[in-house]
Amino acid sequence: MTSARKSKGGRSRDARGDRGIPEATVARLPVYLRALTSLSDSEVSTASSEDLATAAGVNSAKLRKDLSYLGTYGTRGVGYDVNYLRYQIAREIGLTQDWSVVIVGIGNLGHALANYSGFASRGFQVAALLDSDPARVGDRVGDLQISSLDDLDSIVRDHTVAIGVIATPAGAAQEVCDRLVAAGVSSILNFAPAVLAVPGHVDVRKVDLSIELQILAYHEQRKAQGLIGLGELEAGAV
Amino acid sequence: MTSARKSKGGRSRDARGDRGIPEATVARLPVYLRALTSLSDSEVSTASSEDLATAAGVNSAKLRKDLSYLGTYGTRGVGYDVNYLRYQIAREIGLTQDWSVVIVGIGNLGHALANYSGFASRGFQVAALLDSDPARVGDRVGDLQISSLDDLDSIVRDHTVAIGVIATPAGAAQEVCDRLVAAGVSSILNFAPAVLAVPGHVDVRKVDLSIELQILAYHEQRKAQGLIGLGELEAGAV
DNA sequence: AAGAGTTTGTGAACGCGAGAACAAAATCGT
DNA sequence: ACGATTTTGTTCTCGCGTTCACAAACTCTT
Ligand SMILES: NC(=O)c1ccc[n+]([C@@H]2O[C@H](COP(=O)([O-])OP(=O)(O)OC[C@H]3O[C@@H](n4cnc5c(N)ncnc54)[C@H](O)[C@@H]3O)[C@@H](O)[C@H]2O)c1
Ligand SMILES: NC(=O)c1ccc[n+]([C@@H]2O[C@H](COP(=O)([O-])OP(=O)(O)OC[C@H]3O[C@@H](n4cnc5c(N)ncnc54)[C@H](O)[C@@H]3O)[C@@H](O)[C@H]2O)c1
Repeated sequence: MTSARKSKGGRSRDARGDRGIPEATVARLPVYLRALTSLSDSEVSTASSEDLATAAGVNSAKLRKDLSYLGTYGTRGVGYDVNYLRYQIAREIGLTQDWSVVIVGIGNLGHALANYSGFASRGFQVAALLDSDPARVGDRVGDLQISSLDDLDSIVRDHTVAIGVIATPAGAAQEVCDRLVAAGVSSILNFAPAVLAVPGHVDVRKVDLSIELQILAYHEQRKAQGLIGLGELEAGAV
Repeated sequence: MTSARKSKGGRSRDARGDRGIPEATVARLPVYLRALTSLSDSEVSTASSEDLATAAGVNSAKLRKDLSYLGTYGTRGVGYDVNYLRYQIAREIGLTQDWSVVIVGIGNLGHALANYSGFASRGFQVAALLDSDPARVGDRVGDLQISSLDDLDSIVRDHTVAIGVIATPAGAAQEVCDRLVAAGVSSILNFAPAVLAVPGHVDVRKVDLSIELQILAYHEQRKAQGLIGLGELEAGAV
């Protein structure tokens, strides 16, 4: 079907000239990548969209459509070559290169992040740990030493850091964010419960534990109310 | 408009019989709550949708629509009473009651979570810390002692725990999840990079650091490619 | 070589959420 | 009392994302 329309001379990249992958798809690609890595570790060389979808916890039609944005890497009647697809997704996400990140705010959470091995294994190098507390500067965490926030500019320059992680208290988050942006960081992962204002070219993602808990609480409450409602209904109807 | 259609005899709750609030709205209510708390702390008693929207980092039309799902708590020409609205949102989310949570897997991340004060301040009580490692059981963390996983059933029963947090390695996540569900937990917050299978009545939310980083990396890569593309274009055209 | 069986890639239908726009309702000033 | 002003609550439209369904493309068997 597509092969008929696909212009011979064109690049392998299909009709989508803007190269833009839907945001919802981008958010799932890492999940697929993880599923593929797991399959690869189990010596599975080929997998159908159904297999992959199960491993990733999604619907197979959605998975196929998601993959179709990257290109046509499957074989009809067969499935996907696990390692080939894995490489293609990794390339698309940008994991064929290493990324340097800095973590700002080395308290409870910052320590956990600094000690987390899952970073490096996925191509993210922690270039530096930063804190404003003079009492903390110089402490070793893992095999890094905590630096002063004043060294931010030179660290970002020397390591070409594009990604910053904020793990400071909420009150300091905006100021830290501003300094990161001024230093040249253009992607920020924010753990502080604060709304950050940034220039248009900077991406911010937030991870907010208490929001997650509150969402769960809302649904719990609804479940409980449902039970009460059911009870009343039974009592009234029966 | 609606007032004409709104049946006089009906409850204050508008036409939406199912009481269901859109998921996207539910996810924003905690953000509004935080903004309102912050305003309240600054002794602001009334705020317009525009003020609130700015504080919450959203569009004011969206905020008004979100609030309209809860009821009509604003006053036209005036705005919203900060404390009143705050209470209404808290009630809707289910924060007028306290929730007990257990944390399973007290390693790097588990320690950070256990020491986090932001839980209690928002109505979430940590009922217990659990770990399978005998060497860790009995250790104090904050003002709790780490319990054995074997005590899960009795802890959940005694504290009516509805929410469980998983901070174990990915390999143990599904097993821990199963035990939580078997013990009666019906909401799970999962930090392990694993897809969890649960019965239909159980809610799962995941927090996945490396997925967030990968999404940022994708956009970083696109920004960089855009610059290269621009450079080529300039070089060719000029 | 041809037919049966599998599985992909995608067109089409649908539902949800975002945002613009505006009428209704309140306050304020005269 | 009444018009001007402010701000909410809601309607309408549009775009995105999900899902279904199926033709096309591939393999395997006979
Ligand atoms: N600990 C958790 O499990 C957890 C969970 C969810 C969210 N959070 C959020 O993450 C953030 C950090 O939490 P935490 O428990 O690690 O707090 P913490 O108080 O233990 O650590 C904060 C660290 O930030 C440093 N800091 C303060 N101001 C700074 C500044 N201007 N520049 C650089 N560093 C600065 C402090 O010196 C300290 O080391 C908070 O916003 C918290 O709400 C934490
Ligand atoms: N540390 C981080 O910053 C970070 C960030 C993102 C995600 N994560 C994820 O969070 C999880 C925990 O990370 P961590 O760094 O704290 O790991 P960790 O190894 O420091 O801690 C894991 C803890 O879980 C316990 N455990 C293992 N199996 C268990 C079981 N079956 N039942 C109960 N407890 C069990 C271990 O005894 C240990 O105490 C991992 O899945 C990790 O990928 C961690």
